[in-house]
Amino acid sequence: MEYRFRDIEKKWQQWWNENKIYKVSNDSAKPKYYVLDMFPYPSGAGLHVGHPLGYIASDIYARFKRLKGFNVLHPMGYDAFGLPAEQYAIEHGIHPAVSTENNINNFRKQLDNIGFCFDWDREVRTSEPKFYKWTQWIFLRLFDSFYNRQNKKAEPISNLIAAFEIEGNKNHPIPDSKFEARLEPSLLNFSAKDWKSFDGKKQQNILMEYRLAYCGYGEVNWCEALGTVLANDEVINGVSERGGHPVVKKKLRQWYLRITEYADRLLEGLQKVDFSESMKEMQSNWIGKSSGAEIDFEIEKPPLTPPKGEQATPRYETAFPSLYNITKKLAEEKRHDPTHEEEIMWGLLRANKAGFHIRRQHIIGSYIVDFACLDKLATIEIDGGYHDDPVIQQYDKERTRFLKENGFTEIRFTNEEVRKDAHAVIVKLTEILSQLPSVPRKSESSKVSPSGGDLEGALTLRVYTTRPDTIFGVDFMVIAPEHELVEEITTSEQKRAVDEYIAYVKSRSERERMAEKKISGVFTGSYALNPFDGRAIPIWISEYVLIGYGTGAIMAVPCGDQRDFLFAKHFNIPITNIIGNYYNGEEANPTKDAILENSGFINGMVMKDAIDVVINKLEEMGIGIRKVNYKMRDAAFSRQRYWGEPFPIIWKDEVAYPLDESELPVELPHMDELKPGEEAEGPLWNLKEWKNYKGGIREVNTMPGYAGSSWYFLRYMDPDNNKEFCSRKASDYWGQVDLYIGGTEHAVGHLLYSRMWTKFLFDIGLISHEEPYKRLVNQGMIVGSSRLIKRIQLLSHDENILGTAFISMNRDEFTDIDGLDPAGINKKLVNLYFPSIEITDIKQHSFSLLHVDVNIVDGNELDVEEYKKWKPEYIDAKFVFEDDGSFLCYERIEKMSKRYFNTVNPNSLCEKYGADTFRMYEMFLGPVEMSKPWDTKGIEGVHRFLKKLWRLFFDDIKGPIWTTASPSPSGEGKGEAPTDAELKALHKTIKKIEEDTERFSFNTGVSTFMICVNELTDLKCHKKEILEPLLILLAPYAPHIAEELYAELRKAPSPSGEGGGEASILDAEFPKWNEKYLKETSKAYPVAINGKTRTELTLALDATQQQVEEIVLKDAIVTKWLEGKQPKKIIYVKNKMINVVV
RNA sequence: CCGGAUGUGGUGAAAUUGGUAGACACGUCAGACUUAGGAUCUGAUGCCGUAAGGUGUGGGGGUUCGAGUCCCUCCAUCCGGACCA
Repeated sequence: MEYRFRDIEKKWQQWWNENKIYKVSNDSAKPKYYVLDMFPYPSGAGLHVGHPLGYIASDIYARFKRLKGFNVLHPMGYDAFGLPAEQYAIEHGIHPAVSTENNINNFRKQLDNIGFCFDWDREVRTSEPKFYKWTQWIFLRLFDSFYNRQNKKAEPISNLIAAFEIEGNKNHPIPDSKFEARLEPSLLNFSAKDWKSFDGKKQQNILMEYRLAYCGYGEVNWCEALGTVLANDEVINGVSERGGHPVVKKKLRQWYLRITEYADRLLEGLQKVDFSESMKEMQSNWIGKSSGAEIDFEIEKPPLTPPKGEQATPRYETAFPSLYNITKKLAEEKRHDPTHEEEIMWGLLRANKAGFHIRRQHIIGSYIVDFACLDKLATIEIDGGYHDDPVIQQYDKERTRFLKENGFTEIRFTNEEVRKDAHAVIVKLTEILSQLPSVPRKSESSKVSPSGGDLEGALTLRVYTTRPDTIFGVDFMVIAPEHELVEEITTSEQKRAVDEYIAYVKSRSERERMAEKKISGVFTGSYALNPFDGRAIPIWISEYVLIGYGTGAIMAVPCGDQRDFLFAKHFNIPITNIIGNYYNGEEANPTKDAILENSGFINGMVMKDAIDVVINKLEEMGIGIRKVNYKMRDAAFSRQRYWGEPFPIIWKDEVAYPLDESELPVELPHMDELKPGEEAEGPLWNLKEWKNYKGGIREVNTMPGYAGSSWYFLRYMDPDNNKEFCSRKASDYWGQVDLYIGGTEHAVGHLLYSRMWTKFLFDIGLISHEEPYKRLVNQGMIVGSSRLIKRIQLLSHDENILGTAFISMNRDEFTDIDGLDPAGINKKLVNLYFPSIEITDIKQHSFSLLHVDVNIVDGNELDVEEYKKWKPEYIDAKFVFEDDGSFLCYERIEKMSKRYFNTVNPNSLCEKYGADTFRMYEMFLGPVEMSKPWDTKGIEGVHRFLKKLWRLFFDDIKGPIWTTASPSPSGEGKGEAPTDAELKALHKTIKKIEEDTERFSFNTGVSTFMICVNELTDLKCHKKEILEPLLILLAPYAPHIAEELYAELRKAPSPSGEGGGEASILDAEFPKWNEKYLKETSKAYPVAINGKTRTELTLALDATQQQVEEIVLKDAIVTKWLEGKQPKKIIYVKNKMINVVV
């Protein structure tokens, strides 16, 4: 009786299905275990051998856990919304719903072939209304929530409104998202009174700035070819991930997820999960947290002294230049000798502690005010007792008049007030200031100038740096070409050069900018002032500074940053060395360990330590703040597409209103033609009758592919619930995904989004865990091994093809340059294979390498007849064979893809060798995490193993040959009890399989089975008592054959009455290994002389050092190698080895 | 350029704590059974060498009685991020 895998596999798959053997209950006394695969996008191409790798690993693990007594959830579903189906629809006229359904059916068939233990009753499809109803529902929760930075969690937006009504937004400043729809400046800070005075639309616009799902205008990645917006992770090097189409920046109204609010928690959460280092690394790189400082440099325009002048440059801003030197001195004196009250106030005001940027002893015109808030054009005076003096009174009057004329509001407090309750003074001050209109410092600062116009504007340049310690090494500033200050700070002399440069930058596409990185830039003519030594620092414009990161401006430290260094060298900007010997003049050194030189008050400090010192100083001076920056941006959440979840939103008067929960799901209406709407809106825009709804207009864009996948793992827990997305009872029972398996390609997309959604659902109290996945395993990619053949075409002078030849790999004489005549023609080839063609008719040879279908190649040998069938156009082509008559192909490792004809379909392998062979072979290839090229050849070995296993039970002729100590089915009477050798073979296998499976080492697991079967075959062991436990071990790896043989063993009722074939091996108990069968009494020790193994000695395990030494020294081979010398030392490691040192 | 991973026979790979390198397979070679073999079985198989022996885990150096494993350094390949200040 032979191993008829096709019948067996079909039979058991059917039986498992009919008996619902994989159905999982949410109610069990067993401990739970949740094994999850990343669900597939059902593409039209179907599965190739690379896809099931992860599924097989998880299937083995799930079955293993089940045998170990866990209640295992192992579901599967489809990520069924997405772009490709829609592209396909546009190109082929097949509706996405139809092609998706077809693809799913095809996937399902392929998956079923492999014999997975999925509980299909829990299947989810993200494109089904009963699923996406809850995607929309969670979206509404996101829309209805804000991130409370005070307690670092999401809360209902109603809490925020309540806070606004009491205190305005002073405790909840607007998140500085890069995509915020710009509010009028007066709405950025508001009091309770303001809030109440705003009309409904204004209030809604403000709330939109806080919502976790929000709509705003922003630069987006627009892909013209796909007609949609893409998320950052869907754009790679300036082209779309899917299809490789160019992507440009475009301003559009978009929905976003405010994932930036979760940046810190997403980062911290990585420490609590078991992901690979590289995965964590990728995620934290994507989040890109850096900490440093934002520093305001005052800008001088035009420069009063040469940039590298010896003298410190005077600084002025709102001061009269003519009187600056005098007033500055006075102001500095006063700054160093403040009154007690001033000191108290400054302690409370500095570093933006009151929410406003305040300067002290600030010069306005020729006056020195105690404090000034330039953003609000306000001065603050703390009055002492000497105002009775008429001269001072007069001075005060003039001063008040001057300030008033120049638009300043004077705010006065008395010393007493400050002494009594300084905090109350601050509260009052804050209230007054917040009611004053904000004056954007940068663009409108010229208003500050007194009417005479002598006074320069208080321009400041705000830069972000992670290295404030290098502030004395700043030799120039660089701002992005798009920086808002460009126009203002460009001097008339530099205007032309700057305009030209900006035009040049604009002419360059994103791709060009990335592809060729040459150093370019232009000087603005203006200088910034180093706040510590007053040195003038030239301000340059260059495209190497990006507007989107930090403040779009940097302080350049050429001795410490390589890009700055190259820039300085290129434009001959002198370089200041602040790191002594660490800088060699050849390249920058970004060290933090150097001792600072040429660095004013931080001279002699180690750089690392100076960072904090400088930040503190900057904060004290009110010109800088500690700042954390993230690379991560909010995630674009709308797509101008049809095949996705509709938003449950309607627009009225440009305000977005959520639909009521009772209206969910908002079903995706059927459309036959998927044309984009006007203004790059999605196709739904064209559906007038659907679009107009309840006096408003529906949002016509749809959600992106990652919406459904951000929470699908929760739906599996409670897939049929039509009242909740997942009941609390179910999510509490199943909790985190214990093991998540999938590819690395989702490292920064899906994994971050789903982690955010989980944290959000946790925040609002709907689930009780904060991280979705406890452990993540990334399966490696299986890459294809392509076969290529070399083609030569003979072209005539008018470019016609005269003949085609294919040259086998080793027939270089027909392809080498050597074989060509001066005209470039291989005469030998023509003479031998194309005798009817005249050499003079040939203009040239055209060489190319063509992919051939790997399925018609055996190893490297092409089946030429099959090839001609496949490509009938080559029916008359000549084939130049090897000497032995074979035709050999070239080999190339590349991604498995239909276009390279290197895909191998699991179906055909299952058909040829069976699912069990296929499963075990995929595992046998190597570690799951590793990428490897597919090679079908080795599958024979695994197949042979299963046949060999089969032969332990059945003889081809005799039939069943297994025996048992109880009566066997063939009635041959009692078999023998297992021997020690057999028990040892079994128990060491149990031990190893348990360990290997637990640590995901399935490749060594498979080889362990092979060793065991080889040993049992050598021992001629056919005993049920040995074979039955072995089958249980094997069941996770090769479930069909294990189930079949297990049933065979149980066919004959045993005396104990436990027979009958109804119990599945899936519910057997995983065997336990017993130490006593593994015990050895002796061991063959390798004996090394000076570390080189020379012989082997079998010694008792309990031998002592002394006994060993005696035996070893007596040994003939050892004596020979000692050559009469005395051993210095004999090292004896029990159960390992012996080493004799001479 | 930065970060991560990986480098072991003709091939896929093993070696879990520093202790006989190459388990288990593929392939190849030889043999058995056979009309035949692309079925099955047996044996051999890192490299050099007839052999004794030498040599060998990307290269070089180090620690150790002993290194694929630990340390330093260089090189190569793959993956990810790339002007992130």
